[in-house]
Amino acid sequence: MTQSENELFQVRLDKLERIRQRGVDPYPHNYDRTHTSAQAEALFAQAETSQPDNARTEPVSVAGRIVAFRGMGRASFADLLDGDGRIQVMFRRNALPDAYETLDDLDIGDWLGVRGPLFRTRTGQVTVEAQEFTLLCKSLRPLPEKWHGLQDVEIRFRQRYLDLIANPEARRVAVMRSHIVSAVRRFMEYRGYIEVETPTLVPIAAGGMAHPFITHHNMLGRDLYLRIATELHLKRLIVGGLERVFEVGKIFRNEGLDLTHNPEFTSMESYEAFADYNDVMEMVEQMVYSAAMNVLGTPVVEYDGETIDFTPPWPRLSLLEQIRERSGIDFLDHPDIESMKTAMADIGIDVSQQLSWPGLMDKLISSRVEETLRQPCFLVDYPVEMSPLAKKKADDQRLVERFEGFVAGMEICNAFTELNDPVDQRRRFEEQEALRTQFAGEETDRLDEDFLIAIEHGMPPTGGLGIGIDRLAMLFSGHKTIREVVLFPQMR
RNA sequence: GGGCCUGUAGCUCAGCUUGGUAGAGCAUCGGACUUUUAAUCCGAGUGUCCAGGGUUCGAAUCCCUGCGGGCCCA
Repeated sequence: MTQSENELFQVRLDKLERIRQRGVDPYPHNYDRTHTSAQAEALFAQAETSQPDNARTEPVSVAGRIVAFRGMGRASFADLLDGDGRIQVMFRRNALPDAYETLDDLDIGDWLGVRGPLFRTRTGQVTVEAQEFTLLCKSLRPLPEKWHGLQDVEIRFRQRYLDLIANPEARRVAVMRSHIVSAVRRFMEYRGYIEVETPTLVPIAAGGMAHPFITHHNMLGRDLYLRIATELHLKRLIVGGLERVFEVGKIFRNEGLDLTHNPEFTSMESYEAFADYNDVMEMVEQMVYSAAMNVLGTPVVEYDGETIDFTPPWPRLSLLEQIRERSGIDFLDHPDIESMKTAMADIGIDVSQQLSWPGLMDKLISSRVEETLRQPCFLVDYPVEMSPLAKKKADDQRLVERFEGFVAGMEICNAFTELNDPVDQRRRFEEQEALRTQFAGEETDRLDEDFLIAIEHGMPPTGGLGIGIDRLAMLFSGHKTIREVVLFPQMR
C-alpha cells in the first residue's frame, strides 16, 4: 500500500474502533430485510395510487452498500446499492436523536440496513426515511470514483467485484449471461434432453483439434489433461442408450488469448439419437431464437452497428460454393497440400504458417468466408480431412455432414451427423495421429481407444452439436470482447 | 513472435512537444448547512510520476532496457 492508501485505511480502522467502543458489532450476523430497492419502489407506487399526495408507507427495511453520501448538517442522504438497483435513504437528526452523530463513522462502501417509511422528497425521489439504521459491514478500502466509474480494464477484470459495484453494465451482462444459460437449459429439457456431467480430467484430450492443458494426479502417478471437448464422453452415453443428452460446461484450450478466445470457456454440447445434422440445424436456429425471445424479448439485436435477426430459418450455405464465390478456389480441385498452397498464394493469402491441408482450409475459410457471414446462417458440408468425427455424405465420400453456425462473422457452433462406423472412425483417428507426427506443432485430434471400443459396441445414428455460450452472450449483450462476458477472464 | 499506443494521488485524468523539482475533479480530513441527488460553500494535501540504467547543473518530461496494460498483424 502507498502511504496515502495506508492513511485512508487507517482512518477507517479508527472509525471501526470507535464503533466497537460504542458497543456496536460492525460485522453482525444477519439482517431482516423486508424489501429490495425495486420492491420498495413498487410498494410506494402502490401507496401513491390510493393516496396521491404526500403518500407514506408502513416502515420497510432495505439493505445495501452505501455508494453515495450527501451530508447536509442536520439531514443527510445516502444511496444504497442492492441486487436490484439503488434506493435513497434519508437521515434527519430530529428522527434519530441518539444515532444521528454515529453517521460520522460510516463511509461510502459500508453495508447498511435502514428501516423506515417510504415517501417522496420535494425533488420527487422515492426515499426511505430512517427511523433506525444498522451497520451491516464496515469496509476498509475506498470505492472507485462515482462519475467516471471504474475504467481501468485491468482492475475491472482482475477485481470484477469493483466493476460490478461501479458499472451497471457489468451487472447487466452478468445477469444476462445467466439468463441465456437458463434459457438454453429450459429449451433442451423441453425437447426431452437430460443434462449430464462428464469428466473434466481425462487421460487423453480427444474430441477436437486443440492444445490441451496438462496436469498430474499424484496418487495415480499419472498425467491427466483438462478436456478440450465433451464430445466423446457424451457419445459414450448415446452408446449406453441415453438417447438425448446435453452438457453445459467448461472447456479448456491451451492457446492464445484474444478478443474472442479465453483459455477456459463454456460450451453446450448435445447429442440426439436417430437425428442427423439437418435436425440439429433446425434445433440450433430454434434454440437461439427462443433464447433471444426469452432473454431480450426480441429476435433482433444491434451488434457492432449491424442489425442481426435470429428469426428462423437461417440460410444453409454450401461451404464449397461460398469458398468458390469468395476466392475462386474449388477445394475439390486441390486435394493435395502443394496445389492448395499455390492456389491460395495466387490470390494473396499468406500460407507461410500452415503446414497441413486442413490447416490451409481453415485459413482459407477464416480469411475469405467467415467475415462475410453477417446474418445468422449455416455453412454446410465440410471436407472429410478437417472433420474426423463426422459422417461422410452418402453421395460424396469427400465431404461430411457437418455445419458451423455464423453470426456477425463469428462462429457460434459446430455440429455434425456423428460418425458411427467404428472401422471408419479408427481409420480417421489414425490419420489424425499420422498428421500430428508428420506436422509437429499442427493441432490434430487424438485417437481415443476407449471411445473406439465404446462405438464398436454400436452407436445409433446421432446428431451432435457444440455451441459457444460465451459467443452467444457477446451477441446478446452487444460486447465485442469475450472478457466482458466472462466474469473472471484470464489475464496475461 | 512483429508493429503501434499506453503507465502520473484511492478513482478519472492534465502536465511530456519546448527539461527548472507535482496539478484538477471526485474520494479523504476539518468547518457550515434539516428534502439533497455529480448537493453546495469555506479550508487542508494526498504521490516510489511503473521499475532500472543513461544524458544533463537539473528528468514525470529526452534516450535505452525491462515489466504491466490496450489495439493491430502472425
